[in-house]
Amino acid sequence: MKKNNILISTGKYQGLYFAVACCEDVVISCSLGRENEKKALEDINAFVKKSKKNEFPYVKINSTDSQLVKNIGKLFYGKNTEFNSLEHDNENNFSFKVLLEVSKIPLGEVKTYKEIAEKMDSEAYRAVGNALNKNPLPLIIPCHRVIRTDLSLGGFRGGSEMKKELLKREGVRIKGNIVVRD
DNA sequence: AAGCTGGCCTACT
DNA sequence: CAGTAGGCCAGCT
Repeated sequence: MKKNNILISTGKYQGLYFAVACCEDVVISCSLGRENEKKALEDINAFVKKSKKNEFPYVKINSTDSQLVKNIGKLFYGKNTEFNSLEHDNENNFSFKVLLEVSKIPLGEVKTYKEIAEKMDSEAYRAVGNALNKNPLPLIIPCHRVIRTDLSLGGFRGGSEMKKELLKREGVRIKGNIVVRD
């Protein structure tokens, strides 16, 4: 996919600022909810920079940028929103396969890094974490729903507090820093 | 091209 | 329980 003409827009939803980066009819990156526009932009610029060098997945859109921001905002607040399925120029890319597995986790559920690796017949647990660390589409690809095998939260770009909040809003039960699974 | 770096895991104190 | 050494493996320098 060509990545000239990347358009970044920002928007406010429920008091927080979000940024999205689009290229023609696809989203290539989005930010988490941030307290001001500058932070949202900082968030996304880091991704955009990387995406020029490497191949990352993207998602087709058929709405305006402002609707897009709103949908991402909804996700941030734990409301389900449908997005088109993930695409990638190289379907065999390890990171893409990780992200694809992760995008299948429904709202309100969690999976462990190990479970994701096992689905791919791999024992590359660390590599799974690595791939998620570079997730260019947080929320859309719900990497916050991936936790450690001992059911502790594990890391998150936006910090583990934010990860906890996101999961709670999706109805996941958490005691201390341990997820309760039934 | 050979290390280094992680959003990890297991096993052991 | 809590902490950690040593093992993993893909990607990046």
